[in-house]
Amino acid sequence: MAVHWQNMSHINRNEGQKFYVTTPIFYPNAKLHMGHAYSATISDIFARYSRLLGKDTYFLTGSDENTEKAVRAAAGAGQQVFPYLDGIIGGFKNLYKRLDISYDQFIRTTDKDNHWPGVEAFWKRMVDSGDIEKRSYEGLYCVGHESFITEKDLVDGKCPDHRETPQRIKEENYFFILSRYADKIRDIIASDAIRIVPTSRKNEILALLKDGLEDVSFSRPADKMTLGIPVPGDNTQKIYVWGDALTNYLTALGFGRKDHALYDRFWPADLHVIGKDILRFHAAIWPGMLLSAGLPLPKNILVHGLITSGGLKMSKTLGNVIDPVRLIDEYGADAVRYFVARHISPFEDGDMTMDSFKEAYNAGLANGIGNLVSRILKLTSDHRVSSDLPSKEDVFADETVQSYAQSFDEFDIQKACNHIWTRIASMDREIQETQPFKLVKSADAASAARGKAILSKLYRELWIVAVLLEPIIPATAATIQGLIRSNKMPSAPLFARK
RNA sequence: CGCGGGGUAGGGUAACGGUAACCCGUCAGGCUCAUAACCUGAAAAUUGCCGGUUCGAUUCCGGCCCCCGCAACCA
Repeated sequence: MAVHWQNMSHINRNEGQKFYVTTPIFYPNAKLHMGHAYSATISDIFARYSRLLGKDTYFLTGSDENTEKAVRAAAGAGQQVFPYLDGIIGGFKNLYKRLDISYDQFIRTTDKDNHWPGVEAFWKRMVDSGDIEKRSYEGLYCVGHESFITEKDLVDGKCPDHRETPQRIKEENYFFILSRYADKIRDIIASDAIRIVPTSRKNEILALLKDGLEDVSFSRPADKMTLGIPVPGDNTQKIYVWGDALTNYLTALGFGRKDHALYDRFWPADLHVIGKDILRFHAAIWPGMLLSAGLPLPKNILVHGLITSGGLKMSKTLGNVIDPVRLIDEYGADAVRYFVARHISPFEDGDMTMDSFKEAYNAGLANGIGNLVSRILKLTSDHRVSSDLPSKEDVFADETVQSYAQSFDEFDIQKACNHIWTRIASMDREIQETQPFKLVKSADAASAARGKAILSKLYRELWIVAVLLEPIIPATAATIQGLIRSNKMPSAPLFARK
């Protein structure tokens, strides 16, 4: 049976639109955990959805490597810093590969060719705006934190995390006069010029901004930072994390470099995906920096929650840590993607245990889409029934698909998934109620024809589901599409029951 | 009086001014195309507590209790 592709000449409603999505850049000293997999998967789903709509899409991820912690960790492991970092980054990239994360670029802040020129250029713009000032700073310095901590943080005069008495030291730093921009930033967020999703996070940051913003230390003495980028024109200082890390979203596109075609094409970011733990940096410091540098502001910030396990933060001591790679080994990438997409709210903390994961896997994947594919394709292939398959454009033109698209516009991946699984459930019901498996075998020609008509419709509807699944579980979506085109039932279950 | 989120059937979640929906589990039927899957039905929630607004609140307002996260350079 030939598949009739609709010609693609009619106007795609998203033609000419671009979409630039980013993940946070991750700390290389952290062991891989579900949080990394989660952020990356959410971002990837948006990137794939955007491509599915035909938008010009760019998806950035990376790592924040200029930290003393990495230096110490390397030393502890008896390794040189850069090979050590390469090893960690290899782990991230492996996780991404295993998860089918379709990133276009992985930017590393230790990358002198691609990252550093942009950071320097950005710094100079802030200096030109008169927003960078040298000040002496005195405070309590905790070696464990490698940063200043406040009196309030102390417990019995010691840092509660490291149980060390902090040193009172004084040092020269360059400061970013962020306070100047507090009002503007507040207006920008209040007016949704930068839309912060969900609204609860927007309100949270607005409440914070009501009292203004304090200036931020933007550099450290060079002798305290092994890695990192020297302040332009003053190599006794190095640029601290804000100027170095947040700028990755720009530098990766070629900002400050000769080849800035990507920057011209994609900036400003359409979506920064972040965790709630770094909201302040992205919703206060980052817009301030961009205002100072005179650059366009990102359009949306999606603030997701954290994944807990059994209601508690995952931690080694509790033994409730779920290793994403092990999970992928056992269940496959799409199972992990399915779980975080459908069973973790993109807006709030979500819970995940091995039991809840397995339950979701069996219900949604094995008994749900996997079983449905088998039962429909068994019938359509045995009875040689098929149908014309709609193009992707036509799928999205279908009225019943609008709630799916709208959910994505609201960044509500969970709702988009529910749309798909509602379709799956109603197809299961339809088969049961109309009993095409019986009709097709009927001696009565009219009944047999009716059975075939039902199968043809199911065949087509399954295709729509397979298209809608693309952003969520891309490998399975492709497999199903292939099976539909060749009208064959899977030789082995798509998702074996566990 | 720091800020935010949450407390809904045995477990997990949803909804939202008009007598609570879904998933898992339990029980009883059905179907046989399918991965012992799938479909139908049943039992099961005074929607944390107290008060208020309202014809009517799980949904709005006030107070209280409990849980979680954040608390400004710990990414």
